[in-house]
Parts: sequence; structure tokens; C-alpha cells
Amino acid sequence: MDFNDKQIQIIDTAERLFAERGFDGTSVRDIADEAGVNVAMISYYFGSKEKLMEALFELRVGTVKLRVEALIKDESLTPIEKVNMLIDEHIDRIMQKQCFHKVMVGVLVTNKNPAILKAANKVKLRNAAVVSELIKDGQKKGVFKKKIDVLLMLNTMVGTVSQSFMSQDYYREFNNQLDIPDEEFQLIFKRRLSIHIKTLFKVILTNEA
Amino acid sequence: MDFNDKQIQIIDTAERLFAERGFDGTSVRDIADEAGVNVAMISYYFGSKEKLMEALFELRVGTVKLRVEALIKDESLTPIEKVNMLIDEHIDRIMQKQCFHKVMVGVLVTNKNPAILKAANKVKLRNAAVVSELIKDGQKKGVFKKKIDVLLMLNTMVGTVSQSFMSQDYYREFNNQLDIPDEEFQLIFKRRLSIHIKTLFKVILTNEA
DNA sequence: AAATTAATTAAACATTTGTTTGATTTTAAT
DNA sequence: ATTAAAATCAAACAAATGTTTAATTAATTT
Repeated sequence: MDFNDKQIQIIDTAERLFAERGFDGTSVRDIADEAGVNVAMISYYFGSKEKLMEALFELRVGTVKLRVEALIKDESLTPIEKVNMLIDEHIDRIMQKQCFHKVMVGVLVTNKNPAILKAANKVKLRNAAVVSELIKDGQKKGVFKKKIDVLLMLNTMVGTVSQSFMSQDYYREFNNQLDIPDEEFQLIFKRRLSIHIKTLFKVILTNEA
Repeated sequence: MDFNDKQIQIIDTAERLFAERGFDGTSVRDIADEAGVNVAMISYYFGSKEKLMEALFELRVGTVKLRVEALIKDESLTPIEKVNMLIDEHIDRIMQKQCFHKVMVGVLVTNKNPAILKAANKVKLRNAAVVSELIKDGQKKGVFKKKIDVLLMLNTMVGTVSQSFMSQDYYREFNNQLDIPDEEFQLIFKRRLSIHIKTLFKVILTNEA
């Protein structure tokens, strides 16, 4: 499905409001007003509020290029390098789509929309499978240890990143970094997060610090 | 504030529904019906739906005994033992109050209720301060390394636990543990999670695997 | 230029929402 | 037993909700 400019404009607005106020906390009139369109346009273009949400997921998840799957086949990279790229890619994705990430979290806590939940689980399963492959390869090459809980490891990555982004203002204040510019802080924040998780993964995968 | 049996009954029901459907996705009639009381009782006892939410937080957060603060002063424990107890305590708390935890996440993603958000931040700040003390003590005793990002470390604990509980059914299915009894799985799950995070913390705190 | 399709609108629609009312029952105190 | 307070109820309230309608305007096609 491809959306026209007006549709994307509505979806973008909906994404922002869903992230700020939650799905049920946002009315179609809120969306229409902020997007500068008539209320009826939402039904006209998407059919319903629920389907607008599904369109949002289609637009955001559907366009995710799976660099990961290409990555795993690259023979010039070591397993640990691949894992590190995986981490950076995940951080970048969440950072670039913070609103959508919030919406996603909102959907996952209240498993209301089963269609979206199923889609999310599918993506998750595929990612877990890819990472499992990557790890198996590393084990075969003798650089990774034998027993590795893949899902628990991924939970640490996803959970740490999610938690960090959700409380980044708090982090900034706690570390007295309110004076430095936003963009610079984002860079510092991202780099620290990246190094942090890579350190954790190294010990999970190799038992070395 | 102390609540009578009927009030607690309403709060418990509200907690479950807020966790399942979100605050805005739950109507006061839903709550009243499932709690087996008249709709008017919610206004009668709490004043409003919003205040019912605040009562829920008062009941759950207010009763949290700060074993942590007592813990830090216990001279018979090593710093690493204290940290490990902190981890187990956190896992236990989330495990025992999974519904409330979901509600909390819902509140934190959509920072709608500023009163609750402020209270949550206060708890967080106090916890961070306590842990900072603990770490400083460990550094003084020479068992912890110098540069430690406390908040990032806590984000890993909180994030990993949150992410793990949110997707525990998925974890169970992925690891082919659907056949074993619920309680047994919970125990296994908890133990793995505990060991996992303790391993991570050890490397964060001491640079040793 | 006429005809046809698509886009946009204000208004109306039926429900659902949170909350209040006023009467009635239950409980507790005198 | 009488009184006062607390608890419970069905009904009503206005406001907000998602969605539809029917008319009008804009864009595209013929």
C-alpha cells in the first residue's frame, strides 16, 4: 500500500499524538485538527481510527529495510563485529523513530489490537532467528561460548535502549548535562549507550570483560 | 490514607483493567461492573476516575518498604552482595506486581498525569541516590572500578526486567517450555533473569566476567 | 467544455463517556 | 426504638466519542 501526501500528513500527526497521549487518549478530532484536515477525512482515507493505527504500522514497519539479514552473510566481518553493528542499528532505529517506538510500547503493554500484536511478534521472531544464526556461526568459529540465552540477551538490548530513551531527560538532568546543546547530548548519549551494550554483549557472548 | 475493603476491591479491579486496556481504554462502568459495584460508587469513594488512579498509586507505591535503604547500612554484607540483593528485590517486586507494573509503564509512556509522573521520578531519584551511595562505598573499598554510569546500569536492570516480563509468554514459547507448569516456569524464568543481570552488573562494576 | 471522479466540508448520527442527582436501603450511634 | 450517617442504587446529565451523510468544491478525464 502506498499513501499520498495528505494520508502521510495524517499518519504523522496521529503518530505524534498516539505517542504523547496513547491511542485511546487521542480522539479523531484531535488528529484532524492538528493535521489541519476535516474529521471525515480520516474515515474517508482509512476507514476507521483502528485502521489508521494499522496504516501507521504498515508505513513504519513495512519500510524497514532488513540490513540485518544482509549483514549476517557478509563474510568479511567477524561475528562480534556483526553483533556490534546490530546493536548500533537498533539504537539508530529507535532514536530516529522515538514517537513510533512510544506507540509500539503502548500497543505492547495493552495487547488490544491483535493484528498489530501478531505483526510485532512476527518481526520479533524473525529478528531472534537471524540473531540465533549469527550466534551459531560465532560458536562454530569458536569465538562465542556454548550456552547463550538469545532472547534474554535481546531483552537486555531492547530493554536497555527502551528504558534509556524513555528516561533520557532524566538522565540528562541527573548527569548535569542540561547546558550542552540538544544535538550534542544526543550524540554523547547514543555513544555511551552503544558502548555500554556492546560491553554487556561481549561478556554474554564470550565470557570475557 | 487507608482504604476500606470495598475501596480496595475497586482499586484492585481498576488495576487489572488499566493494565489490560490502559487508563483511557477502561471506562468507569467497566470497572464498576467487574468489581460488582454501582458506577456511582467510584465517584462516591474516589471523586473521579483520575483520582482512582492516584489512589492506586498511593496504595501500591506508598506501601513499598524500603528494604534497600536498610540494606545499604548492613556492614556484614559486601558491596557486590548488596547489589545482588538489590537485583533480586527488584525482580521480585515486578514479578509480584505485574499488573501494577504494566499500569506504571502505561503512565510513563504517555506522561499525562503530572502528579503521578512526579511521584515516579521522585522514587527513581531516591533509588538512584541509594545505589550511588552503594557504589561509592564499593569504590572506596576498592572492589568496584572508578568510572561507573549508575543510571545506565539501572536502565539495564529495569529495562531487561521490564522487557522480559512483558514478553515472558513469547520467551516460554520460543524455548519450548509451554508444557511445564506455570509456577515452575516462573521460578526458572526468575532464576535465569537474576543470574543474567548479576553477570552483567559484575562486569559493569568490576570489569571482570 | 462537459462529464466524471476525487476531495473536502458542516452537520447530524447514535453511543459511550465521566459524573451527579435524589431517592432508598443499610449500618451505626444514641 | 429513634436518629443520624454511610452506602447503594437507577436514572439522568451534558459532553465527547467514532462514524456517516449529503452537499459542495476541486481535480481529472473524456
